Amino acid sequence: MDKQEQILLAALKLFVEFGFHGTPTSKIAQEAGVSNGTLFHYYKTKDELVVALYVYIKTNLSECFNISQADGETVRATFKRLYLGWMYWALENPVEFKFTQQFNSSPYQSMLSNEAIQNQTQRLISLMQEAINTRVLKPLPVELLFTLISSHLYGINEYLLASNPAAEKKDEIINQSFDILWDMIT
Amino acid sequence: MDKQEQILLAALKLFVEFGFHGTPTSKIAQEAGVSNGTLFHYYKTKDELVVALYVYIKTNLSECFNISQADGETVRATFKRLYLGWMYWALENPVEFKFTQQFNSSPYQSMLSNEAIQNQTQRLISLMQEAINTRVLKPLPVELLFTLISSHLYGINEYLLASNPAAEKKDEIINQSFDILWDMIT
DNA sequence: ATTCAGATTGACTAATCACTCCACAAAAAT
DNA sequence: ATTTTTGTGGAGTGATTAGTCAATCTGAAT
Repeated sequence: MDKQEQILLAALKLFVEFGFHGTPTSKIAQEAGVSNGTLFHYYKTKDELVVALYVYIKTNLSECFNISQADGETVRATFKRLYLGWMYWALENPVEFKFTQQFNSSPYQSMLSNEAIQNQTQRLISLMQEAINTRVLKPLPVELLFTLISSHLYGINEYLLASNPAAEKKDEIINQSFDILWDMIT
Repeated sequence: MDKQEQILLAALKLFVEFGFHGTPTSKIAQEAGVSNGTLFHYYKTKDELVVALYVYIKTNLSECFNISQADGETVRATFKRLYLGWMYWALENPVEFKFTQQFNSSPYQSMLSNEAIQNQTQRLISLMQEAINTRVLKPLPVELLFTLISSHLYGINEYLLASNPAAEKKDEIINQSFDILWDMIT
């Protein structure tokens, strides 16, 4: 019974349902089954809690797949593995994914200065840069490529969550959308 | 000196900087140069103000360009016109654009039941459906196409705001990104 | 057994919040 | 000229909030 984690999970649930502003710390403590004081024992401020939750979720996500090219793996296979890994994580964890979106387009975004998370993005970027150098990917600015890929993924995810097709149909759309993406960037 | 508009503009500025939760109505009134009472005279609740601001901005946006195929205009030209119109609006009105993003991924989203705005989306959708029927666009579900296009646009916009290239370079990237998009969907 | 550091509680507080109310001013309608 | 409606201000209110604090509990080390 890790109270710290219970608090994060309670906060996640309430933030996504009612927004940051709409969920008082007292409700978070209540939902987590701990006292007000305990919450502030672990997180000095509400802001700190919000940022900690973001880091927690992003860390979970990063443990789902390994950002590097495995031996004998083609560039396309690496990209597909990462794309699918991220996509299925987002589909299986819609609340977490929604939270990251809310966070990213909020003023809290600028309060984030977490080395580990920025490092992770950096590894994706250099993987892409390498693929540009070996002329596998189009010679576009690497950040532009990164943006194209992630916004593509966000879009498909949103569509799948909204239309909620059968599992097979879903897999088909995801594979199809990766092909479209790959055509776009190579 | 339209106080109603002053309130909306003040709210826009503060919401984007501090978030919905981080800006009290008293600060909005202060920034707008009106009294607390005046604010609540025009908007019964804070929620109502937030939604009114969204409708206000979306209405302004929709006045920037006309969602329909002009006489003698190719489908590609129509789509490019709309894409560029939206993109340049977003680049020239970053605060407004940021606000719409914040709003769309917030719980306020569900409080929106504005006919005019939903109608507008519907017109875009049917424009796309027609292009699918005439086999100009790929035979994908129309909502998927819509999502692909708008997330593409969001992504490029984010990239341009972050990297802030020279005006010519910017135009080049936008044109290039439309070509990429067009290849992707046809 | 005693000590001690961290965990946990919940009542408490000072500040802040959304929103009200009423007095009055300006304008519009009669 | 008089009434009515609408706009405006700003002090005021009760509820709510983030965050504090002193008291107790727990469990491990000595």
